[in-house]
Amino acid sequence: MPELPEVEVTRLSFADRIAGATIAQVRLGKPLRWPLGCEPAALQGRVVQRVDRRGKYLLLELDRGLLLLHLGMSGSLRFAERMPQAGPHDHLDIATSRGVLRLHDPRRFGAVVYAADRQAPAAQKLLGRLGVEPLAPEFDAAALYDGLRRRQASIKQILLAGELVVGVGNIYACEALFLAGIRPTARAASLGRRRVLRLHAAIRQVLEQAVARGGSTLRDFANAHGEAGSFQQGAMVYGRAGQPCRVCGSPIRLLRQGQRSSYFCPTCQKY
DNA sequence: CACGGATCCTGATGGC
DNA sequence: TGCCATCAGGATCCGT
Repeated sequence: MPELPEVEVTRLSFADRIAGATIAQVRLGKPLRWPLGCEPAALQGRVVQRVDRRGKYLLLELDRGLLLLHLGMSGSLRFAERMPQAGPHDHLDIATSRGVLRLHDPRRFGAVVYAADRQAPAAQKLLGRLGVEPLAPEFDAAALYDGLRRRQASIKQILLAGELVVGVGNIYACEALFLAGIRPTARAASLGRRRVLRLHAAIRQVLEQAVARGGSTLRDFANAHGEAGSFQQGAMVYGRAGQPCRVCGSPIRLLRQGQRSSYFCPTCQKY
């Protein structure tokens, strides 16, 4: 489900509400991708100071330590005043003095991991090799070009890998490549400076627009208050196989790259 | 070392 | 209606 825009929309929807809250109790459901890394009871009494984001990770900064939250493919967070009744896919509840933060994740590819600080091994293992934040000033077109120049894999795979730039998942990789006029199968190293410049701008544009529209709700994404996003309605290629390109009318094509669907316009996007 | 594929898990969907 | 195959927003691990 969640790529950078969905994670950021989620963060914006509850960060202010939970800031300053004291953790009363933490309940875990079925196992998630990785173990928590501490006893849930050890978190009682700690204060959530703020909520940050790094790539697709949400960071609950505590007065001592932090919790790294990942939503995987099917995870979503809700923030409620009172403890709602738990369903079979609710695998984490953080009850606080300001309300309850709940992780709902049917597929359980998500995770919650405790780390003493950002430099601790538990945090570095997850965050240590992440690329730059696409919405931050450090996301630089020249650096992107340098990074892509030596990569033999397809540009789509390199974007998804998150080593050069984070947060771009399957939907937004497809959309950004369309905006940039680049085929998802183009070799990363084959892209010239001018096209990388265009890709750089496209990544920023598509992510910013998606955040502004509340993210994409393909099946069930919603922010922490249950409100759906609307970006998917304006998608240029994602999920539109066989439908006419919104620019030129050519039927949108679908192919498989690394077990994922790539959608593209055969006319607007070049190698 | 860089790449591509298999893999974790559950639910929705479509064909028969 | 049921059964089966396929697919889904992610990211790690493993073999080549």
